[in-house]
Amino acid sequence: MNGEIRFALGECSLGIVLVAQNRHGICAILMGDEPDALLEALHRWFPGVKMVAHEEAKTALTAVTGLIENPRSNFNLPLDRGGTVFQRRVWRVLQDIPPGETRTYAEVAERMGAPNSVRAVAQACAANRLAVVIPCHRVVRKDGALSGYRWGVARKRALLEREVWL
DNA sequence: TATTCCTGTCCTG
DNA sequence: CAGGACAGGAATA
Repeated sequence: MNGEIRFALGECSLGIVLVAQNRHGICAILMGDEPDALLEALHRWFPGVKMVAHEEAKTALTAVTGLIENPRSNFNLPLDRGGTVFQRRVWRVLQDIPPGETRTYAEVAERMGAPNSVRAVAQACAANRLAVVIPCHRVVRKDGALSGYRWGVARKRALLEREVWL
């Protein structure tokens, strides 16, 4: 993670959204109730990296909020996912889940060819920095419970309900 | 339903 | 390198 990170803050129906990008693409999407908490989380993810509020990031912000409000809209801005090899494999499977559908952690693990890595899959979901764009909210527990969500289970539920109505 | 055990991967010291 | 944390799941009572 080198160079500075440019970010923009905005609002959507689910609260505050922060979108951050570096020269490779969007490197973080955070949701919450207050901007300060999101900035703090961002700094924790990229320690020592300079953060700058920048007009340039507003394009990405608009695209992300658009995706939140209308999950069917397509999103093709460059991403900088980061993560380990294993995490990237998980995230690739997640991106193949269409809006309105869900998978269990076990199904994701199986599709990866690592059926015993269920718990590791959950951890990889939790490590996803690109909320909504990498749809970790579409992964639920086998017993039907929503399980957890980095930005609050209420937001996970709201996202899923919205996708079902499409 | 609650408890217990078994997991794979990542993080920290 | 060892130990602990986990957004799970299955077996058990």
